[in-house]
Amino acid sequence: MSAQPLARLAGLLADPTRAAICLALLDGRAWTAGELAHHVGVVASTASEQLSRLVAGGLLVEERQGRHRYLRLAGPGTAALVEELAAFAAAQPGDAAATAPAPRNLTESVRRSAEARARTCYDHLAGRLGVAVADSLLARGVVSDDAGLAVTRPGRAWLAGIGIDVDVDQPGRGRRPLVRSCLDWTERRPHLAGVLGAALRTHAMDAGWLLPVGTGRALRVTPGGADALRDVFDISLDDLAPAEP
Amino acid sequence: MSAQPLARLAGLLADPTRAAICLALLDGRAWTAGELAHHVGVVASTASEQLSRLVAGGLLVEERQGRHRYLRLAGPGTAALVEELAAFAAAQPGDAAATAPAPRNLTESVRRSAEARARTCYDHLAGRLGVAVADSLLARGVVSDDAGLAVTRPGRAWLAGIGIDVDVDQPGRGRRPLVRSCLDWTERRPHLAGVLGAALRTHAMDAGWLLPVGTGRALRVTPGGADALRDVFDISLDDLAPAEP
DNA sequence: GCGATACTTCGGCCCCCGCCGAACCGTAGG
DNA sequence: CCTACGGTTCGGCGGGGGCCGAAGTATCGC
Repeated sequence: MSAQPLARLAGLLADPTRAAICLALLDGRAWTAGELAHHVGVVASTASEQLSRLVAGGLLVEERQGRHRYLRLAGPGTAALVEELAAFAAAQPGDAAATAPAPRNLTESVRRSAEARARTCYDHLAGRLGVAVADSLLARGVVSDDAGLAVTRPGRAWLAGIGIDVDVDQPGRGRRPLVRSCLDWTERRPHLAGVLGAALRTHAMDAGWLLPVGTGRALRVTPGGADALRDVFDISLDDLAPAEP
Repeated sequence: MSAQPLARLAGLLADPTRAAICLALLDGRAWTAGELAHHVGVVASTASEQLSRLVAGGLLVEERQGRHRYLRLAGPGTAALVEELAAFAAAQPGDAAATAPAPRNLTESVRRSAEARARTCYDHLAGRLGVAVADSLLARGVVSDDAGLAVTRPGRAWLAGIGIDVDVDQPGRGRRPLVRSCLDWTERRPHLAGVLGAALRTHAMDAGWLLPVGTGRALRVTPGGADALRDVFDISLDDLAPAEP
């Protein structure tokens, strides 16, 4: 019935270079064409072509400033799609023989990396910190998991108390979900996305709890942030250390 | 980081033939290799190869019986992924110039087709009937849309009253969501999927309210079904007529 | 202006992939 | 058995797509 559009969309992500570009852009920021080319390991001309394809296909949007071409994902919906596909692909054993012989477990170096500890995932928090925040909100009943995630009524008040307003009245249907589960790659457990996830990250960054590390997606917890995370979410920094094998 | 698996997964759906196969299997049934070959318009040998790829990639599972090879989607999660991608692709204008000059509106013939009226979508109801059921359950508070869909407490009792049990206690985390929104292709509005969606369809079919039409995904409302839909969901058959243009 | 920088366009290479037809293999059914 | 039928394997064909390097265009800084 509509196989053509499906194949066209899937085709955009079917190439390792383009896939890597989309994954890099999952950090929610705008990258220049050159940065992306270097990041995914192709020459500038190649990246230019692929980026044009992705823009034409509607997955990316571009913004030209002077001699720079900034690219970012077209929106939260696009990010959600890429996230979901990537999580599904990572969860799939796939052709067990064809995939790398790496066991289900992540390598030690990955598990101990800064990104595994705390990172952004498009516009929300991920890594062990993201999962810990999700657990905390579930544990204190701010978010319920009664058949799909939802913000509870007392939860809304609690969030308002710490300075996060999630106004439920937004432009009509088809809007972005208030809270959404997003499977964490490194933890293989869900963290929070959606409007609430974005608000939490924004709040944490604005309050100086977290700082970006270098140019990647990794985040660093500030001293003040450590106190705040403990007081507000009951998360200790020890929780962010990788579990022993 | 994990571009390779993503590209591999997307690559499975990046071919029109394979995409059409997956869309056909969205009806939730098992098809034989020959049926699929004929349906998507390729010769048997071609289909055989593509089917093997899809099975190796984990999207499809096969079951051999005698000289037949039955194929179906690997599970609800796979169906959800295909649905989501297809809906996203259909919603995307994409390269407006490259896609067919067809306007945003569906053609009259599609809108008036049996499939647009009522059909199955993997294991739940779709089309105008599916959307009407979703609207009905939302209107009477059986399902709430307070930031993600959820079955309400009174809603659970109401469902039990009409003979649908949605037991919330199931094997651990990562289970299938109780109720999930699935964007309807023809209506471009959400209908209900997840455990509840499947239970609704099963109930409607078991009770003889709906019958499959031919070999496709289309459904026909029986006379008794029309009464039941009116009494239970307050849906009249007129609601299933295509809206005037 | 003039050179550096960021990006794009073009040509060409190569490989991969989807398709088919023909031959082959197993099962079902007389 | 022997035929019919569903499915698979294989060879070969054609097209498309990703990659690069080189040349070209636009912008910035001096």
